[in-house]
Amino acid sequence: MSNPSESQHLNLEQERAVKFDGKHALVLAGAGTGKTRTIIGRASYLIESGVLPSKIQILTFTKKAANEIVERVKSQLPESTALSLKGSTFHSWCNQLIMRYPNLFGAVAYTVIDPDDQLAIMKMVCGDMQTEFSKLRIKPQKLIDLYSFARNTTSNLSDTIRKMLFKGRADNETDYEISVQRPIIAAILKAYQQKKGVNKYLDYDDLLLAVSTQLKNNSEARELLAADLEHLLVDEMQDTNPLQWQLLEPFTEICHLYCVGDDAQSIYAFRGADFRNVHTFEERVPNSKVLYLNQNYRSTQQILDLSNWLLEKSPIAYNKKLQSSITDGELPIVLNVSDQWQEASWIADEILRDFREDDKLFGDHLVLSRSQYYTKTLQAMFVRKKIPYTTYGGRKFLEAAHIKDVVSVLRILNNPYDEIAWIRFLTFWEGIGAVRASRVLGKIIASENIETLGPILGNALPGSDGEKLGAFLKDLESSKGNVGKLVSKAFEFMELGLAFKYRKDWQEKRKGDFQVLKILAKSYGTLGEFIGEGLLDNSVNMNQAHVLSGSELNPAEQKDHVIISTIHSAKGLEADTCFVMNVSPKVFPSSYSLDDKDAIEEDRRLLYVALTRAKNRLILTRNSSSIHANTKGDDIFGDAKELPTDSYFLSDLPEELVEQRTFEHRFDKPKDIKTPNTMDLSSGMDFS
DNA sequence: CCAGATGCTTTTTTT
DNA sequence: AAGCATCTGG
Repeated sequence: MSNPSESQHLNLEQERAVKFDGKHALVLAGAGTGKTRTIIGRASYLIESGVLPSKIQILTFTKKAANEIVERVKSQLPESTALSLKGSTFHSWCNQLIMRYPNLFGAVAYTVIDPDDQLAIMKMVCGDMQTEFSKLRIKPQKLIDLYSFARNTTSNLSDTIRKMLFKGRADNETDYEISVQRPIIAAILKAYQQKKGVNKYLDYDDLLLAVSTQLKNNSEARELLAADLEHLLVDEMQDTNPLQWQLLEPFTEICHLYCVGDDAQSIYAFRGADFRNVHTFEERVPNSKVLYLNQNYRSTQQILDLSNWLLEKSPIAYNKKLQSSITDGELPIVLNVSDQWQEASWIADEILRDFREDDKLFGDHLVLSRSQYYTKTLQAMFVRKKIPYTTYGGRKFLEAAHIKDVVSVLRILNNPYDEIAWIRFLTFWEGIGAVRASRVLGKIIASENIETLGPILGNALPGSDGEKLGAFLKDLESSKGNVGKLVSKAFEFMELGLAFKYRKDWQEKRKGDFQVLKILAKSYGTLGEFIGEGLLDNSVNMNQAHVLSGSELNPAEQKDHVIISTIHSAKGLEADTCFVMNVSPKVFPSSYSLDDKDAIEEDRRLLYVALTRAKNRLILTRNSSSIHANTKGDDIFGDAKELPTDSYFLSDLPEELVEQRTFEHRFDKPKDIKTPNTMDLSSGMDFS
């Protein structure tokens, strides 16, 4: 994939797609057919044909994908030709537009909030509205999900409640329940929305909504952006949801829309995406054309045979049968294990064997799992066997508790109305709890003047602590222009408190993160950019941060390592050898999905994405005692222990498609290793 | 009113 | 294993 002369390697289909000269296009491309290569080729081609790189915007779902595409375009064009080419996620792009045109979008000095913050706010609201909230048997997190799903699908609350809380049922009883719950939920969501407004918060959905609403209703906004843009290149089109479509649609009038996608790889329905949107592209976009890529260059035919079989079993017609250019491969392996420790030790040994005897790198291996949680045993095993690895997905660096403590100070400086940040900062200190913090907060918000904070805090807090905090904040004001210095000062002031609060693992793990935070902060020009963009840049997670700290945050310099990833985070990845963990009953499809046909098909596509990551070797593990297999499903089927025969994707797998193996050696869980949590990973890794 | 301890429930996927 | 509600001692 990282072939430097890749522009010379386009096949006829790809070349046709790259040199498309109509108004709008959708490139429907199967897994491994060169989707990324095509979008890269398209950007290069446009620039070579004289389009200004600054007038091309590439949109992807992850920062990682955006960076990769932009870097590869730059590397195949003469030096500095494509410097101003832009690639970002939908969210980060909207955030940049809002920052650039604050008046147009009506958002000045706002703070972008992450899911943790959303939950915290929702909890406050539910606390304020105890009478209403207690009538519902819904948790605050579920209310957040409901709110977000409704907005992402641009549908009304009743429909969303029916879909999410009543599994789409439409009977009298359900109708009645919804008519009772809807007004209560609406009142809480309204209060939540209002609180966001008062605190000048924008959540992830707000970013898209703010921009798309203006584009839709305001011709001035359209003209402004039309002057900036000629070509919009959209990756992973099948994962766009109605809200994102609302954002894209106005651009069909003001510039060229070029989308690539694969209906068989649509795995974001839980976020409102509908793979059918690629089927109706030509109807929705006048003056458009659909192009197809069918030749797979990634995997052996044996791997594709299994993938094709899985897809053919679906009631949905994807009209896709991937054909490989590599025919002499090995059969995929299905390894049967009876617990997670067997599974983990087998995978670890296999990787070590490849490394020692087969001359392969750790980086030739990709381990995929449905959930982040499930990989913990494997991570423990890797630490024990000294296999270097990185995880994709999982807790992000800026979402770790100790980082958030320090960042809360910067957030206060950035937006003095930021209630969550204030509460976090105040309760950080010994002797200040939630109750006192919210009382002080009321006075702070009312004062509006950071100069008087000292006395306010002093009056409200015991001892002289309040005055100290006030003086500290006042002092920070003077360094507001220097983000790196802000981090240093804040850390210095809070270090003792941090060391105490996290005394269990301070020295070993957390302390070092602040060096990384400083480097990260310095890479953003202004405080506002760091607060907003830093959060939206998900490319750095907890585990990678330690590796990156030595190399000034340049992922390209990372040493050889295995990649452990959720399947969702693995789209676009590929590796010589690919392990797909826990392909077990009640996992594929998930027991959560069993009574929902659409969800089952989404799970099928998820497995399909996993299978098609492998180039040469594919190993599926099947764990007969996976957590889900034992604990889930009973409540769905009542007392029945039997699952429907078609409830497991591999249940009627033709013998000739795979090689079945069973774990031979007894393996007991070693007593001396513990399953690490997500942040317990850096020790034992040897990247030197 | 705060902080720490105890016992209970619950685990997908992501910007 | 982590988050939650609840309890207890300061």
